[in-house]
Amino acid sequence: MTTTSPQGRTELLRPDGSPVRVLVVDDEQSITELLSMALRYEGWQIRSAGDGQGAVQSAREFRPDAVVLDMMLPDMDGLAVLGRLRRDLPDVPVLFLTAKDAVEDRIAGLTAGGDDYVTKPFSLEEVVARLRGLIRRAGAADRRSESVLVVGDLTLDEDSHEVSRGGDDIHLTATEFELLRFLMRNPRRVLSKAQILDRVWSYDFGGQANVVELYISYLRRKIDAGREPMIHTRRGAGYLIKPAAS
Amino acid sequence: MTTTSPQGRTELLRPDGSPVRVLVVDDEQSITELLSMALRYEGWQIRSAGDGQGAVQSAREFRPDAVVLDMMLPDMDGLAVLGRLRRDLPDVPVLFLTAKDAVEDRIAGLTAGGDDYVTKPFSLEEVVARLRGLIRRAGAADRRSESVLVVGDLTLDEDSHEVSRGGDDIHLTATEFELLRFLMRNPRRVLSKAQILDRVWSYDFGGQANVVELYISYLRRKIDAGREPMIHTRRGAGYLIKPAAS
DNA sequence: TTGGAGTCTGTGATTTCCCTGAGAAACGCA
DNA sequence: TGCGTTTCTCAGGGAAATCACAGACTCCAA
Repeated sequence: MTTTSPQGRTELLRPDGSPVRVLVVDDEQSITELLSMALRYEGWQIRSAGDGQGAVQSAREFRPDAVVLDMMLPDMDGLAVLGRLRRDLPDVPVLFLTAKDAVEDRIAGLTAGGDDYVTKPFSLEEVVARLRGLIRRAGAADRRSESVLVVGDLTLDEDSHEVSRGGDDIHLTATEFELLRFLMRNPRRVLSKAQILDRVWSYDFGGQANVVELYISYLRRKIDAGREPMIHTRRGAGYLIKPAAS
Repeated sequence: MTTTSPQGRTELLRPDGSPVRVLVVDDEQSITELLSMALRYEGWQIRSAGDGQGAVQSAREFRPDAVVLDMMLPDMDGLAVLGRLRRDLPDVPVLFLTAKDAVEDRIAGLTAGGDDYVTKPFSLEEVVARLRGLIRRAGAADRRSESVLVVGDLTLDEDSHEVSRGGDDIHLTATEFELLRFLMRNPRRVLSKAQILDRVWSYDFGGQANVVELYISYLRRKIDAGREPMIHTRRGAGYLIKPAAS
């Protein structure tokens, strides 16, 4: 099921209308806090654990609809945690967090069952998007929930990564795509450059804040070029996207 | 019966509309877990057993539509298990798992009755495809439902392994065929290299991720050569297949 | 009208990612 | 056993994407 909040954001809900529950497992507290905040912002109910023991325990009580699981935990191997989780909750989808430089064969098999993974350092938008995908496909949320975002005559398909405006296909790079997705998931709402940087770029990004300006300018060239603009600047505040007509 | 899920994937169902039931029997827990995950993702109901005793027991209660049976079990010979299974469920199709170097003729005799086998280490796509075939032919699923995948003017016959585009027959190697099947079972959907590796290559493959790139390049030569391309790269995300027209 | 803060965008360096040729090793079949 | 086929590794080339930098531009207030 989906509902639309007063701010115009679309939320995933469980079939009975209650909020989606997600368990976050990582031993670095800064990571669990970062994730908890971002996922609560999605309207989800979050519980977190710092080790394998706690994860298994929490899963049993909390019965989450999805789990975010770091593969490097102090007390147990990630796969062992997975096995224990699956004993209690056979169908729960899992989003694995792995280190970028981890040996590739440790990653093997993680997507086999419909699970998914992201590498550290990740961007919050990426984690949220993949979690939404997992929850959608696992059927914890109503099956009807679409993978297509629409604002005015602009559409973005999260499965095929296709974007089009007024019927014309638009090719976007990975970063442009993530930025546009963030804007379109928050239509008619001003997003500050800091917010955008926090959500779309990975958490260890150390560069200049004006990459946001740069990528907004790229997007405008591709999306607004020669048309009624949809991306607007609120000087001193940030950017927002809205249908061209209004 | 088949239904098409919102993601566009086609699911097998039983004549009464309930999910297909599969019993998985293997003494290695990592194998039963891997298979359970992958088969659940097909929308099937899974039960697993770790030895012959448990298998017979589970089959009696669970009444599966198909069984995946490792030939090397700790307590009983594979043939003995098969005999006992057949006493309770005379018509249930069985997919045997055998070691690579197993005596081939013993297996060959078994498959005469409409059963099938795969050798370890297997790829998940192969197991799923063969199970689908068994279930389809056994009539547990409603129809002689399609064994032909179609995307645009490209067709792939899962029974005969014939592939053609626009009427021209195309010869593919085994790996190319599996890769194309996976793509065509998920049309218009970006599949990451990790996902492809996990499904199409066998679970113990420890090689470089760029075999995927390599085989995509082989497929392009055979399928897209001199035509409107159907296989597309989404840089930094993966690959997808879609009809040439759109 | 002017100055400054904030924003936009052209240029190019760097990095990342993807493609493909060549050849080694493994396989399958006669 | 020997030969053709298939699978896979390795490495080079090239294209695309990312980002820093800097100068141009815009808006607003004094």
